[in-house]
Amino acid sequence: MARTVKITEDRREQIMEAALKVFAKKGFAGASNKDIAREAGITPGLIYHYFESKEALLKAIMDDSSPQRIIRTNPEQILALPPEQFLHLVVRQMLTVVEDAKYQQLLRIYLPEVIYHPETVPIGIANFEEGTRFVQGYLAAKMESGEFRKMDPGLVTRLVMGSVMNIALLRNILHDPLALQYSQEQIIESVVDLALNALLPG
Amino acid sequence: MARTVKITEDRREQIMEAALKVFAKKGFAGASNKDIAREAGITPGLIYHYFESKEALLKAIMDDSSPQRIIRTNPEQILALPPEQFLHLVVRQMLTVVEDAKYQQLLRIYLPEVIYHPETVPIGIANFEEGTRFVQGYLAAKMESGEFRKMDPGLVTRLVMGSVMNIALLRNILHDPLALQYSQEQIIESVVDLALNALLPG
Amino acid sequence: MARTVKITEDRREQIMEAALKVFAKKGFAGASNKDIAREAGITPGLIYHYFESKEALLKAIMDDSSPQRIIRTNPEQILALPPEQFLHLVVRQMLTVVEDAKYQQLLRIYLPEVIYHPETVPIGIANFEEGTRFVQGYLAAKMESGEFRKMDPGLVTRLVMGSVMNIALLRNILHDPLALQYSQEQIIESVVDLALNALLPG
Amino acid sequence: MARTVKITEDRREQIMEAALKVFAKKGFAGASNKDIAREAGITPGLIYHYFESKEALLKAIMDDSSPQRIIRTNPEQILALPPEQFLHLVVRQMLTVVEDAKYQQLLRIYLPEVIYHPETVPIGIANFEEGTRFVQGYLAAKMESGEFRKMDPGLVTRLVMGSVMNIALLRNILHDPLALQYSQEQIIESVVDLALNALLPG
DNA sequence: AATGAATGAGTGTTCATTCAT
DNA sequence: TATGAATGAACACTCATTCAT
Repeated sequence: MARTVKITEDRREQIMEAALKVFAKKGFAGASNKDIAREAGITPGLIYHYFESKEALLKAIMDDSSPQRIIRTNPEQILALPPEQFLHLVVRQMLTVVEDAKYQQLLRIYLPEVIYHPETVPIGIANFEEGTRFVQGYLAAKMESGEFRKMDPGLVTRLVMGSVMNIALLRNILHDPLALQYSQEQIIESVVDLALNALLPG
Repeated sequence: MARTVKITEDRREQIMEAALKVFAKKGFAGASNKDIAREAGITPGLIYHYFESKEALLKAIMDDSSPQRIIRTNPEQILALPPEQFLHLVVRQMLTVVEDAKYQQLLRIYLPEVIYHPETVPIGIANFEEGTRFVQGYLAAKMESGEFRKMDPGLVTRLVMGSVMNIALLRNILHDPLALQYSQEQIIESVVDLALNALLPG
Repeated sequence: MARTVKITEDRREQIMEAALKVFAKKGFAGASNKDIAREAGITPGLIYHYFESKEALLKAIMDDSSPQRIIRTNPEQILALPPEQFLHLVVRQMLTVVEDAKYQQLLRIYLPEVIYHPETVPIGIANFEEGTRFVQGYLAAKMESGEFRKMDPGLVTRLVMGSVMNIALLRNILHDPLALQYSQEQIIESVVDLALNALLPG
Repeated sequence: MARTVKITEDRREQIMEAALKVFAKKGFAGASNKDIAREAGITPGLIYHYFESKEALLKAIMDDSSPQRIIRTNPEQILALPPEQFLHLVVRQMLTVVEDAKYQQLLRIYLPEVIYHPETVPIGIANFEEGTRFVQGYLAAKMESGEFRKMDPGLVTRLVMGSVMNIALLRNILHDPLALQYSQEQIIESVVDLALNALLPG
């Protein structure tokens, strides 16, 4: 019994992995069930043994790899770190997640989908709701305490995190060679350096 | 005779405009020639008198609306402006262009295209090659002269402009309500404020 | 222009005729678009140039050959005929229509459709609403005047017409050899004979 | 061992009953093995342990419920009854059988099948071969003896029984509301009344 | 220049049937 | 005996493209 379940689960995951790959390469509409089946080493019909439709397959993939599962929430004690360490940690984590192959695949599927069917897709993946709130909370507290200059914390958070997100897009989606010449470490250093100087008073 | 050419040109442009609209709404794959023809008020067959294929039509649209034609190059004298005015001007111009309806339409077509067929598409639109070089030149000069802290001008430029680009994405593609609550002016102010404090020494 | 319209109309009708034939032979569900196209000498895709869907094609056929168009309504003066002539005329007409090849084809399509999708199909064809009402009116009047025995005219009408309908079913659908051995004339004679004796008083 | 056989028989019948139900509702082509299996509380594969194919299952159902098994043959002594009682009895029995749920289910399967595959299907069910012969014998005898007018007994039998059959069709297949407003008893009364008057001399 | 009828290759999906377990 | 994973052939339908007019 356990074995059967195991096999079944394997097949499902195998199909989802294949679909993730093909969707990321050709897009949801551009990927045919034949493509997915070929990638998974099965027959197109079998997909319907495990998923109700192509759309359901996409949904399953998105649900399965929702941002919560990718982005580990930060433990509370991080909030106690001094600005420089906090920013280092957060920016590094963000860049790492965002440049991870899996996340990139999801983003390639997610972005066109969100463009053409904004209503059907959860916003989650791309705007890091949770992560954004977390950082925003830290910045707000530091502004309150006077350690940071007083500005609109929501906007500042989006601008700082956005610069990281955007350089990741330049590198991984547009393959911009100029953006690719920097190491992750260089990027992190620069972002933190800029952010600190921008936010510290005086 | 001149009239014929004129009409022909009109038809071509008329089809391209219709296609731009439909592609932006449904995506390239999702848009049928029938859709385009209906939007243009013609019959599907006629498209093939002016374009070799649906792909050629897409290509023509992209070539026609390459970034050079959208982004007005900055006159040399801007380079003489002091940092605050320079940044204000450049950020305002960038945000204005990037949030313009026409640019948004192109971006909706361009982004998925670049994701799935990176080789066939000119990078132009999204990374603002020219604009980036322009700003980067200004920052490099100011760093050289000691007015700005010494950092990697290429990376800094991409981070600053990227934060603007990203917030535009949040607003116009993801329709993030939190990002939409700010006015363009607020965003410009914040970006300039952050950039100045980040770059000025001391 | 007239020619184009003519051709278009021809194609539509040609497809409808082919579909009628194939539907009658294999049933709606059993008939594939390929079958219909082959019968019509065209490509399956072309069907969709003229009809929105297979169902729409069926609908068009049914609307086109609705009973009103097959059964000519009886002019008022028939009501003035004496019983024997009236019955002869009505029964002959009914049997003629019902055993007509075209009607049989429609019935073959209609019957299974009505069995499995009773809600979607107009009752028209099979119960002769209009014809039934006509006959029922005549019988009711004769019963009223005392020329016929007083009975429930609705029920009697359905029983008399039903015996004709049923023998047509036996002959044309079940190909019952015993029912097939009689000529239409014999059937008409017997039905009229029976009906007259059944209805006349004394 | 006996138990195994018993169980096997049960399973077979269980599948046949489920199939009967599903076929009657959706038609043979419209019913999938999955539907049947679900109705029977088994898995689709199991059907093939008991039947060679879906068609074989249909055949088995039809053979199993041939009219002989449904219609109880009339004992000889009925033939001795006087006309009125004989007709009452026979018409009541026919209407009862024909409006029975089980018979209706079979008819729903049988009718389309006979329409599209007349060669593969036994005629039995619908024309009541045996019952028809029985009644025909009675009528012939009464005509011979002079109690009934001399007519073609085969044709008369089919017309009388056909009127019953047809009104049952109107009621149960077409759901004709006008035909449904009469009770079985009213129908029987009218049929017998009409038949007697039609057949009795003078 | 313009039409729209026509095609053929392709799509997602269904399902009777097989078979290893 | 029973399962349900797996297949392959079919299905209705779409659409970019061609071409006679």
